[in-house]
Amino acid sequence: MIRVRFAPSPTGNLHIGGARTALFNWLYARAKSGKFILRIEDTDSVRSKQEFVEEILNSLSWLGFNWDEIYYQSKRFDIYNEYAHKLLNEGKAYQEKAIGKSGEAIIFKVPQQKIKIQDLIRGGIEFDTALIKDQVLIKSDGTPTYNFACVVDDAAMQITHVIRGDDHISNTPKQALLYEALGFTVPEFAHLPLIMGIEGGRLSKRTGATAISDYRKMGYLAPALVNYLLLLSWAPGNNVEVIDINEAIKLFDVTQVNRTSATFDLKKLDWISNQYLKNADPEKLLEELLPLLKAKKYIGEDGFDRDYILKLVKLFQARLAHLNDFVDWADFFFVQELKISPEAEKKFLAQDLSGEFRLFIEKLDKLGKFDILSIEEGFRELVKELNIESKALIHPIRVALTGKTIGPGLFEVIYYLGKDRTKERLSHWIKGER
RNA sequence: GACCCCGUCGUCUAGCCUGGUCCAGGACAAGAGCUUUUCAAGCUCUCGACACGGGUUCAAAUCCCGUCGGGGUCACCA
Repeated sequence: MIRVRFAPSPTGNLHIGGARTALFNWLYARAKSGKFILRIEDTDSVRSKQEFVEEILNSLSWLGFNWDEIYYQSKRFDIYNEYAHKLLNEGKAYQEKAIGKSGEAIIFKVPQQKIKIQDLIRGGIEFDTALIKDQVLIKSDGTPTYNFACVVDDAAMQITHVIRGDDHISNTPKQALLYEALGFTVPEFAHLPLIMGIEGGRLSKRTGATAISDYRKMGYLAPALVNYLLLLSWAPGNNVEVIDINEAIKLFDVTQVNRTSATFDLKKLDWISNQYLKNADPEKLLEELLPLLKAKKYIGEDGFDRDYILKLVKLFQARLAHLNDFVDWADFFFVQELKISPEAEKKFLAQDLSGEFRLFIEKLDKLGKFDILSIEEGFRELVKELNIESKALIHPIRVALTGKTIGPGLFEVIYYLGKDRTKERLSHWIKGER
């Protein structure tokens, strides 16, 4: 049985890099019908915070990476001590008192030898352990160091494949030595390339948001984010890019992961996000959107017209890159006081269109039916009578109704805005009626 | 600095293991155009890469060596 683990340290939020590591572990477990284990590495009591544990767990759940088992290293200090003393008794480790520290640390005598690590992604990697100094196993305060706790736990939890970031390659020989010293079998290793920021170097806060919760707040759908992460250092093949997670599970194999580090590209994430949004079930989108609309006070806690909003969602759906885009772009359907962008007003409403607007209102009043098609017919008639280009009137009307120069087709906008609100907003620009 | 990893369009990648079908394919971005209504949707087109040098071979993006470049690690942090 394949057993993999994701082992975050709760000293910060779950970030993009960690999420990608979690994803590949989770995928591999699901692909091989194995177990995905979560291990919270909270041995550093000063830097570890309960709020981060919760944040990490929430983010993983949101992304859909369900775990089969969970462990906390802070509850396993006895086990680490037991093994450290075993090495001490066998003469493979020694105790030492550091200057300025009270207790004694237990330190591993690193054997000098050449050691070869087999990596599922990179092949064999050789190290000369003569270059590695003796490693602290248990610190003077009685807590274990990362490399030691990691080895003891991976063995105890029967981890078969250690899939982790590239930055752990140099930890691997140290850990391999510990496996040997403790008489444990060495697991398989797969080191994932790191995700880089646009300016090179590790992805950091300077290059943009790194916390998964931030992406959630920005209005990305979890499956879209996961899909994008999947494409960083791995490709499903056959030029497929937008892929269902269940399909990915069937195709995924760690050994096919790239060796080259990938740069995080927000533009591509946005494109993927749009692909998911436009194909999403409008009902489900509506459910995600309602809380955002309520937060903006665009609708009340209840008593809103659900079907109406659903139609608006469908109107904008194909254009959205984030859930929030709907809130920003469809605002004119919800507010009383229309906010008109100064640039838009300057561009399309600088000249007096009182006559045109008045005539258009008359057309709307004379319409037999107030539906999208009839509105367009009425408009086309007017334009013909006035002998002007459609766009000479379409753009000013759009700005007067929506406050924006961009948006869905004008006749749909008018239809969903309704006759009364359309007339009211147009009247605002008719001299003598303000 | 030492050690380790990596090097195909600006970015993500296919191809590399099993040399020829690759004057290198796809996607994002960018640019141009179409959609007698915008674009932030759709369609069409364009631009654009095997880091460099040597070697092996009839033949190299693919194999070997070197150089250069990028990254990572060198804690009683994880």
